[in-house]
Amino acid sequence: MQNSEALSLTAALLAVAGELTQRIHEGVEARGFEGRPAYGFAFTRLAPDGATVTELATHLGVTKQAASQLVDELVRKGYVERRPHPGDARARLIVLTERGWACTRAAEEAAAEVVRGWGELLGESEVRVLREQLLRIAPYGPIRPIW
Amino acid sequence: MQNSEALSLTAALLAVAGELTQRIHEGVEARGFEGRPAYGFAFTRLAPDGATVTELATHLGVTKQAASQLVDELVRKGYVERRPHPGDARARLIVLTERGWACTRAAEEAAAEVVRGWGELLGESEVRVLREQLLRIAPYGPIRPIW
DNA sequence: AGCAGATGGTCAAGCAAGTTGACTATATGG
DNA sequence: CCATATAGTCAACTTGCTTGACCATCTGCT
Repeated sequence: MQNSEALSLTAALLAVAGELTQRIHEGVEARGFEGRPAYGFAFTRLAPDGATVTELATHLGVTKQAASQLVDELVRKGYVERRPHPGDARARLIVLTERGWACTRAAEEAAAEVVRGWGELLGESEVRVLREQLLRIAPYGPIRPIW
Repeated sequence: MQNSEALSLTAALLAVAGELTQRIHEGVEARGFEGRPAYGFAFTRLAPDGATVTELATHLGVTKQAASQLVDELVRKGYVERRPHPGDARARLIVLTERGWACTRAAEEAAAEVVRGWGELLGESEVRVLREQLLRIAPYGPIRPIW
């Protein structure tokens, strides 16, 4: 692969990720939720059993102060709650409220809608391959393509 | 594909794009250039024959004011020049300097280095497939995965 | 030719979302 | 039981982008 192709691969990655993010955001708003895309990525970390602010910060690739501010917003909008952490009195466990779960489902639906479009373009199985390739490259990296 | 898989595909896309961007940035700095990742994406638009501020803004997905500020930076650091636009006295043609070209080549090398690593992971041909799939999904979208 | 509206670019002010730094409260290991 | 590390928050600041206002030039229409 030529060097210039590697750079265009980067551009394509960013363009696709940006478009997907944008359209999920629109889909979530269309379903009656407000917020910015970062919410969705926070939810994926909080989803199963909650997480601490510090864990969330690591997941998002930001400082814990920034994560804490994000949690403030999420609390204000009723998507999450700060609960005492069982077994560590310093920490708090951030958990999704019912509304938070509903918003998460909305984001999943919106994402699935966009990805279905890709299926029509590339073929269902190709999209699956795409997903697996990406997961192999960056299994659990922080989510932060900001430049 | 289940809804939750679609969301994890998004996360994987962002993680991969973020890692790639980050590592290109490091590679460029290691080769003796300073700047932020946005430079590289500006360069890809300026590379062949230059572009106007407005064209650059479209490419990057920002306002023309923001693009203009970026050009200010690039001029200050010696990567580009503002030249009069042939055939439109309002516009200016932003073109790469020799140093700008050198920085572009450095970014390409750094990108190629990372992508080579992917080749070892997935196989050379799979990476090529990945690139083509992404290009089919978002042929020429603005580069802006910001959330 | 000449005028109206569109377009390229810049200046200035404001804002959103992050950072660094300092601090308190609790946990943990020697 | 003390020293040090860690969870979380408050406050001040930085950065990069936005919105709004403006001038210069281009374009199409009469």
